Amino acid sequence: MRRNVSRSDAARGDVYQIGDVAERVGLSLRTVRYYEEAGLLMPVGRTVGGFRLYDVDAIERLLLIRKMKPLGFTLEEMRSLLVLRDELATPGLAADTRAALQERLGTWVLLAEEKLSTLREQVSVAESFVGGLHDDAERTGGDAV
Amino acid sequence: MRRNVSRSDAARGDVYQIGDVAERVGLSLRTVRYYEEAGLLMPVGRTVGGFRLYDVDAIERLLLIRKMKPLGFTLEEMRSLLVLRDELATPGLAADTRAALQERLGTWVLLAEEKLSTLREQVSVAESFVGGLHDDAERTGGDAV
DNA sequence: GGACAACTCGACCCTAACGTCAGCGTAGGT
DNA sequence: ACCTACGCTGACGTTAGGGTCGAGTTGTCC
Repeated sequence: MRRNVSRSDAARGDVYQIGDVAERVGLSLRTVRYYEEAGLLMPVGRTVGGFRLYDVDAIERLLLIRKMKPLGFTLEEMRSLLVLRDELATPGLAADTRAALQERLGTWVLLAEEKLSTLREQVSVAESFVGGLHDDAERTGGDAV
Repeated sequence: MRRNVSRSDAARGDVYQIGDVAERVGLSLRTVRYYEEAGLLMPVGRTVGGFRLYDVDAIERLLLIRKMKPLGFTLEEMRSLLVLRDELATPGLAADTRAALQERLGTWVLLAEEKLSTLREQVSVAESFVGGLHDDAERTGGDAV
């Protein structure tokens, strides 16, 4: 008699309500709603009473978003990228259209790699800071050199 | 005839005004002022007309702050840490006082290392994302598998 | 067919860490 | 005296959510 599997296991084609989704991807309800407001994802539908309903694709999408976050993309940037991905995923696309989309994707790749390298720089900056902290903490006495 | 070397080279004991400082450390004027508001640093003085004046120590301090930022410390946390550092730097400190301060510094070290490891995790998440993006970009046709 | 707990809704205000703008005063050179 | 670059305060705007509210919705148990 399961109609929507809201609080249990799930097979293909099931829908989840927001709390379920939030828990699965490790975001707050508020955040998921906010992402919707920002145009990052839409629920596949609503219950009669207005509860949001999501499918597995939405969960995938949210996990993808979570992966982008460390790179410091703004929500607006993520929206653009996701839209682009969606466009590329539409079936039956003219070859030149597809090529154009893929070119645009290429610039995103470059941007992402740039951000990745600044992230790596930040790690080394952070490492040097932590190293310095260690030194401060181990300098036992007030006596200089 | 140089009185304060504001727009040129500088030797020991010189003071700088905010634009100079900002440029040297790579922060905006607004940010430097905001850090003051947040209690992270104070100018060593002001001109008669009210211009902030900083010394080399302030510049060092700002550079240190910049190193902390990638670790995701809040300004409040940085303030605490800087205050602690200042206390440790005061000369003629009783041995037990110093020990207590150093213990507190130890917890900061732990916290910083924790943050550093989450930062490293973020790098690997980001790497996997960029990798996936590459794949998306290279999947030439719409034909599956 | 009512009670009930758990869940969700939209709406609102709050926060950190700045960006940006306006209007006006300063510093220092000529 | 005047010019130009520089700085001041104060106020509002932005991003990415967090918290809280009263009110409505679901599924379940009797």
